[in-house]
Amino acid sequence: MAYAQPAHKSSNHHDGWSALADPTRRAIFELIAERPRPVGDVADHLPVSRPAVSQHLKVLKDAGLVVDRPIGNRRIYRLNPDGVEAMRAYLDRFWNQALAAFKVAAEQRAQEVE
Amino acid sequence: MAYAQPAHKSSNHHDGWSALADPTRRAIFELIAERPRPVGDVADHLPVSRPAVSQHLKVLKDAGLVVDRPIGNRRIYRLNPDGVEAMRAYLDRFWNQALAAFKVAAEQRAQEVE
DNA sequence: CGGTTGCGTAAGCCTATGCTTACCGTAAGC
DNA sequence: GCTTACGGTAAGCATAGGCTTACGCAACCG
Repeated sequence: MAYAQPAHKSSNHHDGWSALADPTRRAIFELIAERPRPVGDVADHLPVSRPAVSQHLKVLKDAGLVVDRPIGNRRIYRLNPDGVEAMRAYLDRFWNQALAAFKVAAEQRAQEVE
Repeated sequence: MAYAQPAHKSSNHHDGWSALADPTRRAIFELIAERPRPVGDVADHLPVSRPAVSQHLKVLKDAGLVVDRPIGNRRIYRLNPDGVEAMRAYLDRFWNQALAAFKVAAEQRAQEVE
């Protein structure tokens, strides 16, 4: 084999992690967290074009981090607590493991000193 | 202006979010969470080459998510609780905001029904 | 109703990045 | 001291992905 990508089943790369990996997208995420906003309002606060914001919002939505609701002419985006909670739970789990491992390591060091 | 990237100050893109965005890197993260491991051991559990693992570990280390310690011939990598905690704290904050906004939205809907 | 406003989508460019193979130190083992 | 094991780094390639402009459509406004 000369070359290999990690064998993605199709093209689904769109979890919360890659969604928040991009700085612009994280800025959008934070703006929306501040208060629910229509697309144009978000774009006004950022140095990128409005279509770029639309594209980012699609990614955030696919990742389950935001939801939108049409209000007349506009779409209001707001955070989706469930999506945020899912990532929080993941980190929580590994944080506990990290702490446990850390404690073990500390004890081993203590024994080395004896 | 014909084209513009988001104006990164230099090339520092390496926060915990982009570190965990890659599926292979997340797998490495989880293997190390399970228990501290040398590089080769991690590579044995993944469908990518050892140098690829080395590169991923460098990213995770730069992001502050893992630390390493040389033991004789090998380097043992383990999770860094501080790095995980930082991301956890970030999500926590927005989770609270999301919940608050959600509550407000629910109340507004309730009023609409009246 | 014609004009305006708000937003999603398409096409296309350029950079970032994940992978591979090749190579080079350094520590262990005989 | 050689040989082997471990792992970091370099070079190079192919795809992913973030941005822009152009466009289309629906809702609102006079």
